[in-house]
Amino acid sequence: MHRWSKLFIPTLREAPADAEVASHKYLVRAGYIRQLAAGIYSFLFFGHRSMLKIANVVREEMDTIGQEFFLPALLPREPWDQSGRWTVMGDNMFRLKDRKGADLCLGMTHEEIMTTIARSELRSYKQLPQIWYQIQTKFRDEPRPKSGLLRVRQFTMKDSYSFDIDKAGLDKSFDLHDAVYRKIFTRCGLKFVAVEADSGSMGGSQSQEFMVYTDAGEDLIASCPVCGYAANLEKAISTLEPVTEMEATGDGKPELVSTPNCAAIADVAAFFKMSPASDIKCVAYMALERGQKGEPDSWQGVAAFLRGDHQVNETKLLSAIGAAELRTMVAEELEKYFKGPAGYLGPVGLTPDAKPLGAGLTVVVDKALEGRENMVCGANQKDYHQRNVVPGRDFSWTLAADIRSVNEGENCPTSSCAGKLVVGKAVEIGHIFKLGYKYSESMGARVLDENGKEITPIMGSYGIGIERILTAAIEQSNDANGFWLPASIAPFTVVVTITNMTDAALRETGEKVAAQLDAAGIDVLLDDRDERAGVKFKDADLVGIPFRINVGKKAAAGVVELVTRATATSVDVPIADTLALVKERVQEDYLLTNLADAE
RNA sequence: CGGGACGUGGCUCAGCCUGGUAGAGCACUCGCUUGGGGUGCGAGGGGUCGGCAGUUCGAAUCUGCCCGUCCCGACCA
Repeated sequence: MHRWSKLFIPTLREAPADAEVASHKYLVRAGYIRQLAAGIYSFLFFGHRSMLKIANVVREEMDTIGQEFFLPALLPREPWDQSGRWTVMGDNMFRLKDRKGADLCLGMTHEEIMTTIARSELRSYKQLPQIWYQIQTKFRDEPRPKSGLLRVRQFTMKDSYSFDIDKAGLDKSFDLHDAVYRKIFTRCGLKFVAVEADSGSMGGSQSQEFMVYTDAGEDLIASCPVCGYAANLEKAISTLEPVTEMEATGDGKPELVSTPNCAAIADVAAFFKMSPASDIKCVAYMALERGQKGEPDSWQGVAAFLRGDHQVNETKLLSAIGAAELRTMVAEELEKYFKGPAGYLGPVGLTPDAKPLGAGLTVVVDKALEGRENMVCGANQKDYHQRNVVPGRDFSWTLAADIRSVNEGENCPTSSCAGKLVVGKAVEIGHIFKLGYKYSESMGARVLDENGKEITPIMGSYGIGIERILTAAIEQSNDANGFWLPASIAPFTVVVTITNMTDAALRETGEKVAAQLDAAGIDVLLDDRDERAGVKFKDADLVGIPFRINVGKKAAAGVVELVTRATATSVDVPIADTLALVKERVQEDYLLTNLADAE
């Protein structure tokens, strides 16, 4: 049994000046973590205990579908060269050299390593499917670590990898993970949602993120309160209201109009007395194309055209053209590609490349421009616009794609659903996706199928951020005094607070109550510090323990108090009944989180 | 990487503008006191003022460079 008086639990009255979000402040104040450097934290007793509990929940559930491995964090360069990611990972990868000068890196993810094992060990379809996972430290040299444990450079991740014979097998592995993840997050007491996601630089097809709504989050997700549609803004779509087209003027052909000082869309709309929805706006980028097989990287011009009232979603644009990075064009580049200045860029007269990222200009139009008529756009000439512009008739493009971000209030994309989308901030706690053949193919993993033919296993990759479960749990359950965790992941389930250590009878009762809980397997912490009651109460409220038993004045009458942190409610309970009641409450706590999360 | 802020005992901060003894609260140690929501009183210990260089008789304070941390943006399985 743990005694507070013997432990190192450095609680703080004040939050460090660096802390911004609630979870960061409370993790430090409650003595869970201490910062060592930007994005690098030490876990103290409470923090580590909570992390172990989370990892154990994850492990218990993962063991129902897969096998746990333990892989190196210090990795040689070769597998990364084989997958091509030694260069793709760029500055996000921590790199070092050994004494012989050989390149090494710290593992930021383990597709390559798992695939290396699969390649050298798996020979037959009879050995598939396999699901291998690890719960280990990952390293990423984040350009901007922030928000305490939310975005860090060293963190703990459960990641698993599936190897299947075919797509149907992959679907099954994916679904198994989906189901297990829901159990894990539910057991951790999180109110999560599963959303469609962009698969990013990992490649692959289907991709789903598990998110917890919180303002501390860095992702935006769009969801429909009516039908339950939910997607990361990088992926979300919507159904647009029909637009009332403007009447054509003159002969209906594009007409040059002098529009002095109308560089902003609002000015153009006012000038033509039209809605910004009838304007075509241009966002001009330079896109980075990664060189294949040793070729150098190159920057190519890209023009994105959208409705005037829409915004570019750069993630969508990147995946539409297959580029690695985007930056906006500078004035000289605008002159080179458009012969016109910012504010007056337009699609008419451009010669789009046949394929994305060619030597000329890649022209991408947003889907919302297709089928439109009589629009207004820049004339690639200062102080001039054109009207009567019809996409497809008056200009062409390299490709049309969905490259815009949906807005709150737009119609849900689900047919027959009348809901309006809402957009909220969230933190990503898990991500599952179908990798496909990217790693097994490039790294040469092959097995023989039942006909003796060589086939390439299809892979899936599935991650859970252990620290993020802790942060998300704190973000969703805190008040002015501290936070509370569900018993499943709290460092202790119950703290027994002896309110006055000078009273020998109270000490004895407290010891007895705690010992009784301890013997029954309840994770109990006995607060036997020689402190005033107020100090102990404040600490207990701060540190995330879901239940507290006060051993105080009523103890002489054989009664203690059971306080539930989440609700700040207290009940008197005969000492003999405490164990049974605590068990009951823990069970309720579990059921409560279960019910709350039925998604 | 672009923009901004900050760096003074363990923590939160004042002092800097206008150069001359390094301060407060919390925390810590000792004594007394108190004992159901961070008890009160007294006495103590603890800081090369992020680093380096410069200006000056003299730098926490002025100047330059560097380092670190945080915030916004970019970036991000």
